Amino acid sequence: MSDAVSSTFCPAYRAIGVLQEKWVLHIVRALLGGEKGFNELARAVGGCNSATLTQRLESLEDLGVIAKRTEDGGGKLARSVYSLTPAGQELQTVINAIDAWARAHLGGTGAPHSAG
Amino acid sequence: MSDAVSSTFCPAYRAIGVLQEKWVLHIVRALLGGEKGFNELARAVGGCNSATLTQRLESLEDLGVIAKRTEDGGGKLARSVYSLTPAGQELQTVINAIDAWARAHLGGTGAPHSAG
DNA sequence: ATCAAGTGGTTTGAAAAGTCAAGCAATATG
DNA sequence: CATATTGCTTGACTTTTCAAACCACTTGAT
Repeated sequence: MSDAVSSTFCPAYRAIGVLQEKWVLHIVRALLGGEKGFNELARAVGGCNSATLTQRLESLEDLGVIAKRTEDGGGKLARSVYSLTPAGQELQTVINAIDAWARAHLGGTGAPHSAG
Repeated sequence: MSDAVSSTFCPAYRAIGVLQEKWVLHIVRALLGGEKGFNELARAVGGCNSATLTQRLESLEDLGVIAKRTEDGGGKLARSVYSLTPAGQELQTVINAIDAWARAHLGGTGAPHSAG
């Protein structure tokens, strides 16, 4: 066998490869709350710098997860608006699962380690 | 508010911070199929090198997601066995969500092989 | 026009993170 | 001894991310 696991061809394996990229999940989560402009999104994501954000946005757009729209605003400032595609919106289930797990095991309190 | 986002205190935000680390989701997914030794796990994950794997395993263990057990083997080679804790096993829902999304949106893009 | 602030990005040099190839210690086979 | 497997560390190297400055443009106040 050439590959150790056939998981290499598994859609889930590829999806993980996409979603594990730094900031990707944060970006999707931020966009789940409605479409946003570049700087607005950067603030919502919290901590990601413009260079990385630009790159992630391109990847995600290329992947068909988010859509970029240039809002003319009637001859005024051209605002770039980023929003989730239907495919991206379905990532809500993933975010929900993470959120549920986080509430159960990471707790909402300030103390990170508390197994009890 | 002094912070850009109060999401910093949100469990989901922290969970994303953990799960987006490279190989973490792959490791969990591999372990979901049963406990594994170090090299065995490395092969199952596919592509992660020992140094990174060791580091991830430590983080995950510290987080209470996986457990490390040293199998004596009855005087033979002491095998280190990694397995999911109850908290780690509940990550199955996250993997399931990713898998479902992947099948729906990544299933037909790129690779011709689909095992589903 | 100037100052101050906000929009959407690009560029740069440095630090952080991840990767690769190799080696170590131990066990087993030949 | 040579080879192979187990688990894991080390050092050199590459890729990714970062912070901050900068560009082009608009809006508001002066």
